[in-house]
Amino acid sequence: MAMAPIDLAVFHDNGYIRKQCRVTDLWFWTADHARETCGDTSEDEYTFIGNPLISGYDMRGKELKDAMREAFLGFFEAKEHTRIDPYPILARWRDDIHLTIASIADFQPHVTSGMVEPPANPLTISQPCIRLTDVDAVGRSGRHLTTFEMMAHHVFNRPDEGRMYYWMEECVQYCHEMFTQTFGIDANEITYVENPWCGGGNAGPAVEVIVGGLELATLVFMNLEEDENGDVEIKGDKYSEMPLQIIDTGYGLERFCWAAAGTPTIYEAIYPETVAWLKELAGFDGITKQWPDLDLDKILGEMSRLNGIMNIEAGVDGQQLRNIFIAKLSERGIAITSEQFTAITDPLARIYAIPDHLHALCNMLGDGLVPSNAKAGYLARMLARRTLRMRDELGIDVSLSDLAHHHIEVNLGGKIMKQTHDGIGTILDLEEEKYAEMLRKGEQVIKTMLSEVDSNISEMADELLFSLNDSHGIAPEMAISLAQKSGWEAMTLRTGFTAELAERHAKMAKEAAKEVAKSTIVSDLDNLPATNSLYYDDVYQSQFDASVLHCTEVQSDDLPAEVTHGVVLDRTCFYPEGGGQEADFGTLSTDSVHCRVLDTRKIGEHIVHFTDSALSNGDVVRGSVDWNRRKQLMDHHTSVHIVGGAARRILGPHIYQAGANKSEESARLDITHYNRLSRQDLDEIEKMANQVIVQVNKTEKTILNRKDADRKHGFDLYQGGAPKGDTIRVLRISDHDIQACGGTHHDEPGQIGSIRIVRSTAVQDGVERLHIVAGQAALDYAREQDGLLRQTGEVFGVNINDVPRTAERFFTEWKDQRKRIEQLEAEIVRLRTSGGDDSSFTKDGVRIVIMESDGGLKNMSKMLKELTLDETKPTLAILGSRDGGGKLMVATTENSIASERYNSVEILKSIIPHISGGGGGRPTFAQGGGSNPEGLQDSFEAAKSLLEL
RNA sequence: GGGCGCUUAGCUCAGUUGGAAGAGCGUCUGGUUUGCAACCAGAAGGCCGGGGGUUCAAAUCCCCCAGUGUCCA
Repeated sequence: MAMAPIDLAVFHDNGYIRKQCRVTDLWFWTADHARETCGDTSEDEYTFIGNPLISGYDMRGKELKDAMREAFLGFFEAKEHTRIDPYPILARWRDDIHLTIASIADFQPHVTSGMVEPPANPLTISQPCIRLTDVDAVGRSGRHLTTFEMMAHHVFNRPDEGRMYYWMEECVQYCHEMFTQTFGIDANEITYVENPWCGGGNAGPAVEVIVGGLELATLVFMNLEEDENGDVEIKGDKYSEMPLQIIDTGYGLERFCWAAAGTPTIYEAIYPETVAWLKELAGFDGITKQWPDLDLDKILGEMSRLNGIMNIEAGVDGQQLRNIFIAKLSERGIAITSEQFTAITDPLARIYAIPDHLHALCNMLGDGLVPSNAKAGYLARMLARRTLRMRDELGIDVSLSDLAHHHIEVNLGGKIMKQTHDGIGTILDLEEEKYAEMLRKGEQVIKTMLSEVDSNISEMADELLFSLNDSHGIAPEMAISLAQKSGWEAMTLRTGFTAELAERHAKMAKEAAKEVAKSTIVSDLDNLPATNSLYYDDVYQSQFDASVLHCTEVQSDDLPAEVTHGVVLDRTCFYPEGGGQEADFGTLSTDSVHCRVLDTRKIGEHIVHFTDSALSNGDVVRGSVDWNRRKQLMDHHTSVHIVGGAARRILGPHIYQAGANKSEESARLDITHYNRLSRQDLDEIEKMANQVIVQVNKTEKTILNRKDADRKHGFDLYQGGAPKGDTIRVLRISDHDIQACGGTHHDEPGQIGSIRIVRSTAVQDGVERLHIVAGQAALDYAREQDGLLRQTGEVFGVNINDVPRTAERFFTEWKDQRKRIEQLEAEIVRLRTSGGDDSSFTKDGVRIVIMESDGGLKNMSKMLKELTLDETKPTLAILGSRDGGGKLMVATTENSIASERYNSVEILKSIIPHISGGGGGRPTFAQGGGSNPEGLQDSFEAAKSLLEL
């Protein structure tokens, strides 16, 4: 069965009829009975440019967005929807995406799966979103944005529980009423296109709402889930109806603004002040004044219209695209040359893209993101670098942080965000420094790489361009322009190269996207009841009695070697590995069997104890947790929370946990920060952490459902990663740190004793790792350090206080002496080579020296240098040493009769067999080694007879 | 998470098929010169990131580790 037609009373009541689009074959509803296309086709041009479809909104920019948003949310509030505050732009409640890409993303995966109740129902929201897939089109197309607000009304229906709020009929009714009455849009301009939606295992009927050729909204009715036995088929996959039926709508706020403003591009509707400012800074008027006859608004309007109907494939060659546009503009009576077109559209595309990129960047940093070279941080860096590149191409001399401050003031109304405005400035200043450094290095690399290449060459080798882009961050266009600046003036970018680069990246990404399935160590647990975890009731309990529910043989490479069995009990005090905290060890005993627990893990709802011997189902066992280990793990875990809170207090609101590990020996906490940490930073954090131990008497542990936890504490709660269930355990250490955490923690922080931050290391750019020891481990660490120092002191024979000074003295003396030895060695070489001893012969004006020496090749080459460097004394020198397996070196004075007459390599090759070796080199300098030092004298004799001495 | 690159003098970096560790800047000394990156002569300054391997021979080739950069998801 395919999807049924969407046939609603609201259509009929408003005079709409159902037709099939001549171009796309999609079915659509229209009030204009003569219409043959659905509105969103290559034949439907924008009708609102210069002719707004929404009236009564004369303002522009932020004011326009605010008014539009308020009108939307107000409308749905009047229709009994609850207004919800927008979620952060960083999707920290999810582990599958970095950024919030749609309003429904706020409620995925747990609300949409039915596990967690929505914050309100029905609800309305305007959610800022970032999508970077079309980042290249931003500024060029007239309509693309990386950052936008998705206005929405969402409904989560549970027909199986008798909770049905509304469905298609009411949804479309609301939409139509708002469009025609609140915004006064002519019904003839609106088409409702039936276009089923599917994605991520769900599907449902959907309606696209097209106004004036622009898709203003999508209404999705998600009521199907993938099911191989399902009776509905969409695009080849089978689906069946699911218990939760969701209305997911999306109305593009910026598009509403554009339709109300009727400006040539969307950017002038939402960022007019910035566009004007950048035009002024870039001297854009100077460009257009050259051609007073060109009507800029008309050109841009036509460009947007053309972009709206042309489906431009990614990677189309720039020149080709330009020619298409020029031809099309000419058809429309606009005469423009290629030169004019480029001179106008290139800078404009940058002027338009900059405020868009700044908007995304400010929102991301404002949410506490730290730029990095991986994950979400990389996305921020990419936007920052794109912005900087475009700024430089425009020749604008304003720092990135000043651009951001302008943006925050003008387009965000000075909005207070999680990160301070100064913090954003600091981060962006650092980014700009890194960008400048990258450019400087890139220029150097290009010069080196091209140094052997003719300066008249017109194309750079593909491999060079790939390497510059992928390894050094220099985009192809930039590489060419740097090369031109460095003297390769004829250099141009091969047409189609950018497309090939993109293709190559896509291919690499595809290959990398292979997932390794994790095998389960223990299966067949489904029929057992969930294990009762006693460690949550009382973290200090270490002894317990329990019944064995299941015992099975196990074998796995990632378990300790002695493990033979996996045991499931009805209840346990053993904490399973999780949240970065390592598992408890201990024993399980009956009267007859005593087994060691060597690892504990949670598999589904069950806690599995991995033991070194078997137990029988039904056995009653006495469990005992290795308390020293557990206490140490708790010390470390609670310390990690305390240190995290202290770091946030001292370093700033962008400090977020990027990972953590708590073992018996030490703990690691990875935090997001834009700079390397100094020892002074660590000392301050350590000091505050130790104050918290003393000052906070009790930690608070509460269990909340997801909905309440989100509302009460926000998403900073999920430092340890996106939680999976509906129930959230919240650990609160006064106001110092509040986190969702399933680990075991002290009731009283004072039990930890003391915390020491050993050192910090860099995990990746933007992430700093703190190495922490606490409690007994802190004492052990101190003792160990003390021991090392004492040992060092004993070696020097001094008091430990004098160790640094003494070590320094020893080191300088050692260096001085090494230097002195070298000098003396050189002196010996001079003495040995200067004398007229019996190893020296003269033949036909060439001095021939055959001599045994001490030491290795290094010493010998020094002697050779002494012997053969003097051009007034042409010399052939043959040196041998018993070092190693025997060494031989042959050299002649360069540019002399010695080097004309004798070939060092040939001499070496003929005499080296006596020491059973091989070698080679240049005609004036050869060296080799062997394995028979006893043959050295034979080599010398062979040389003498070869040279007829 | 994956790919690629880099690590050599205090700094910025060269170093070709494995065969004698280099340049520029900076430092020091002497000379010349009373000037805004001055000139001349000379000197000092190197575990060529660490560890293993191949080889007669490794800055150079291979493997592991660390640090650092970059692109993509």
